[in-house]
Amino acid sequence: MKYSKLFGKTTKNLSKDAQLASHKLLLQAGFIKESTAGKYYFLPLGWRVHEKIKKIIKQEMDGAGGQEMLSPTLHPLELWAETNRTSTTGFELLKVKDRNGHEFALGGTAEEMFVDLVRHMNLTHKDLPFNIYQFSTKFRDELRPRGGLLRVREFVMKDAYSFDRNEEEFKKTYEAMKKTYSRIFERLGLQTTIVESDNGYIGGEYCHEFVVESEVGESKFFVEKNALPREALAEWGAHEDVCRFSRALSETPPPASATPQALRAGQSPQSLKPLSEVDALRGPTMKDGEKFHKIAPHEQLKTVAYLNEKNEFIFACVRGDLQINEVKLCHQTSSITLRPTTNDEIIKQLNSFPGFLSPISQISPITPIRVIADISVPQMVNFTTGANREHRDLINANYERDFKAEKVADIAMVYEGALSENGLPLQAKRGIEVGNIFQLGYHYTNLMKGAEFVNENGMPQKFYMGCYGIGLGRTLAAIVEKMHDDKGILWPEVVAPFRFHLITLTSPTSPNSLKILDIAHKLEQKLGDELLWDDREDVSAGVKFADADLIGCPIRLVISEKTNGKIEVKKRGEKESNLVEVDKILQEILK
RNA sequence: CGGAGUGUAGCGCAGUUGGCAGCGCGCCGAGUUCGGGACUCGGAGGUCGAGAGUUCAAAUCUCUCCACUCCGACCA
Repeated sequence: MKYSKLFGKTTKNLSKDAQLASHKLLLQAGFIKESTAGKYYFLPLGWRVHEKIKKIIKQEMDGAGGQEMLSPTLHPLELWAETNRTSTTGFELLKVKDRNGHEFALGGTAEEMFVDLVRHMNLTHKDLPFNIYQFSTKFRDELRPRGGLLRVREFVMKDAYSFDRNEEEFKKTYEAMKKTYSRIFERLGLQTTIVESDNGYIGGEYCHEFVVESEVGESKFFVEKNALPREALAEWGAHEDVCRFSRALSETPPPASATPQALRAGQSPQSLKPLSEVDALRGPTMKDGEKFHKIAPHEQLKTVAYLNEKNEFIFACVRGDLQINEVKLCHQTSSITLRPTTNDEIIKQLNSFPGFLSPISQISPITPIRVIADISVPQMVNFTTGANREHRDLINANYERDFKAEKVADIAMVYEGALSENGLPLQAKRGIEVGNIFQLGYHYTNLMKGAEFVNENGMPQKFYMGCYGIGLGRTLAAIVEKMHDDKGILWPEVVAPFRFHLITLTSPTSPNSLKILDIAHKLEQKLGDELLWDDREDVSAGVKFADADLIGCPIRLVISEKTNGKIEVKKRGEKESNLVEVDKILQEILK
């Protein structure tokens, strides 16, 4: 490919909107061009990389027994209604109507489509297990696209769907996909952490994200400091919204005999003091309570009232030094959305008072309240809480004796330095989520009628499912984010737009000009599709070198008056170059 | 969707008592240069985001709409 003919050139003029390295470099080097917010053209250079990434994913997916296919982009809305995902918050479906007024969703993910396909294929146990996948454009009506290719409204995703006979069989599939993903990212030159994560609107019981650690990433996750690797192929981590952690008081622990745990373990009834109500002329915050009662944060109970989409009131209780994780709370209460109640609702509907909420005294019997207690709560002894009246508190409250929750569960927010369940300190990290694998189980096959195969006994049996996604554009951006320097991109060989970047330096008036061009043509012939030849005659050498660094092909070749019939070879990212005979290069390369 | 902000040439911007549409970079042409983003001369390029209003006169004042950016909640 001659650079002079290449559609999409490098530019010195960069929009100030591009902040991230990957965004800047991809725009500047002519890989992508923005259309409107969150929608990008892939220019020839960018598309070459995109397709090379695709090729690697395909090779690995096929190697793991996957079969590529393609589903329609317009999904009949009835299918999404079948799984109740037309109303789910999370992402807004983009909808279109055809001339008959029939509504379709522009696919943002394709579980329903694949289940619908499979249930109409009349399958038996002999056909299972199988894994089918596609590369297709996905639409997400993101409220706020950002970061160049990192978060867009339209992108190509590889999405795979596995169908197994049962859970045991699925577990093997899941592990195989986990390994396949690790291998894919490894081949792409990306080191990933496998992070236990929240499944959001997808459904299912567990899932893992593949995260490339990066400051600019939007995924927040936790890892154990100094942990031994749990996976052969990658580090282990947990997303903030699913990360479990010990509730032991880590900072300046009191003597063992006096810790709440020790007291609870002893269960000596004497240690539990009688509950009593006291005046509390204090403000509404936890801090106010600490000051007024002269107690530590962890000696208070924090109660936050929420309202879910079914208009159920939920009291979330945690130890005073902890925060509530609303995603965890959603899961524990089977809510789709939660919002904190307003002061007005607390007073009028809950018959309580802001800042003095409590799960203990019986409030208005008209309003049923679901109380969820964090696992930290039963460990607390003789704690202080509000009394559901202004300026009244309860002291020496104890779980079980004074109140019981509908459920004791993990609903607290993990924090940097908290101890993992293995007793190791947790460290917060950020990363770019490039891939995701989900256990779906019977989630979709329960919701969609007839998602069954005929088992060995001739009886219908539901499919056990999983799904697996990789965002290609985001992966591409992650590569650039990890592999660049101040001059430009450093593409790994396997995904570089071209393996070789040839620069010819000569002027038409030079006596050696023809000879130089002759060598260049020879290289062009042999290297064919993997050579980008900067053949421009009207720009200075400096411009060509700068552009070569910016575009970032792994191997730079220079032929000039100075190379004297040979070729200068330099690897991107290295300083030293070698003069090599033309034939020797061709031999080595063609090997 | 909540909060903040911006729309003038491809990009970055200037443009106030309302009175000829500007600068820098980039782009095109000619010439001089020619191994790390050269120089000279010449040139092209605008529905001033859109619509309506006020006015003799609107990039500038008023209203409505649209687009985009940043901060928050969500995802590959």
